[in-house]
Amino acid sequence: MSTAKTYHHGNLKETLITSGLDILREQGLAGLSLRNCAERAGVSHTAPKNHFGNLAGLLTAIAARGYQQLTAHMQRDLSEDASRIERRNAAFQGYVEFALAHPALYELMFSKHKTNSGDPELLAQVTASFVILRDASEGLDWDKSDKPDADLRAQMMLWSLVHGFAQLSVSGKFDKDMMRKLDILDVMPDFQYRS
Amino acid sequence: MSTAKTYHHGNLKETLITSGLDILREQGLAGLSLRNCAERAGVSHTAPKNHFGNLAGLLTAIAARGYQQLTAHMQRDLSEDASRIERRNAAFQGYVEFALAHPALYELMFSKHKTNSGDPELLAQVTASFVILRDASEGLDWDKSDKPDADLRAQMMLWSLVHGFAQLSVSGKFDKDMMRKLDILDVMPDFQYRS
DNA sequence: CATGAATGTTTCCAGTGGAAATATAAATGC
DNA sequence: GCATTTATATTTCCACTGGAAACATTCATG
Repeated sequence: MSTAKTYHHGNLKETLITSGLDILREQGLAGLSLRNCAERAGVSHTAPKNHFGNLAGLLTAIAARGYQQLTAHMQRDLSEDASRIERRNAAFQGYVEFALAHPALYELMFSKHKTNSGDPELLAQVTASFVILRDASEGLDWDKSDKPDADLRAQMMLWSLVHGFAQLSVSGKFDKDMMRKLDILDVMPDFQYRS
Repeated sequence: MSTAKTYHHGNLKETLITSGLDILREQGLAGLSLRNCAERAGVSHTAPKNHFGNLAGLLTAIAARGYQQLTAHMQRDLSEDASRIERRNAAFQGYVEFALAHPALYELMFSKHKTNSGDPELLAQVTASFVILRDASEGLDWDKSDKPDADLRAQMMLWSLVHGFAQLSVSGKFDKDMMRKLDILDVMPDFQYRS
């Protein structure tokens, strides 16, 4: 691999993904076009076809990378022996912070039609992110009812809660009063752990 | 107003909005283009400019109509003397049902960049929808902590919960087990009312 | 070293939103 | 009642988009 200008790029697949992430940061989702991304990587606009098939394929790879980063961000600064509460706080806060810090990428990750939502690599990264949330909320005594499937319901509710909070924050639907309280740990009820 | 083909349409503004809603239903958000919408209304692709300025203006009007319908749907089948629990159930369930029944419209309504999010008419309809949710959750004894701004926090959390649930359902992020439990009232904890 | 596979380029096409100039109809003023 | 202004819609043009197809170059493998 060299940086000299050769006919074959040498690392195009990876370069296209990072170019895409850069464009999302600088120009938002609307600015992320095939041609824009290819130009930034220094190739013609049809070169990505070899690696990703089409635009949706490229966006899928970028979104998958986004989930990878989200997973990492939810685990940031956690030592091996972090407590359950520390892990839970890091995961919840990390999720919301990530959405606010990378709104365009977040929008792409949760857009239904821009990506190939059935792509195995994407699905794997989505699952990895969700597993962090699920593990962090395990054992939370948040519902005292005796409905069945308590664990499954708890997972759905907590993911919904965190995701909805992030989504409404990023999309600006919260009103002015609400925007002053964007720390999810501050807004969330004091869920305690069982046992 | 006549249905005969005249140079002046006579009811173009309204027709464009309903055409847009039809296209969203039939072809999804990706199919909703200025030209597509104009053709369906029987005018040239630049005609909408007089009424909505540009594409974003048209999409803004369509989204506002969407919030209007959402508000109505959250209040469906409610008699004057409906109980708080009935109103809450109708609002929560109506919100999720609406998202699942009109996924493309819902996507447009909560997309940050496709609409003019500062538009007064849009903001008014967004607020109207939120007020339904807020009223329906008023008095819910959902958090026993003594943190300040309990009402504001409760509103944010419940909207987050319902919106996140709808969003994750529509976008297909819930896994197979979760997709079998898409009734939010069944998944939600048994929040009780105070007093 | 030759041949096939992988990787990029060039060229073309249909589609998009929008600007600008123009055409038509409606509304208003005298 | 007629002329002028205003509102509404069309036509034409442009830059941009994703993708198909044919071609060029390099790599990898026998």
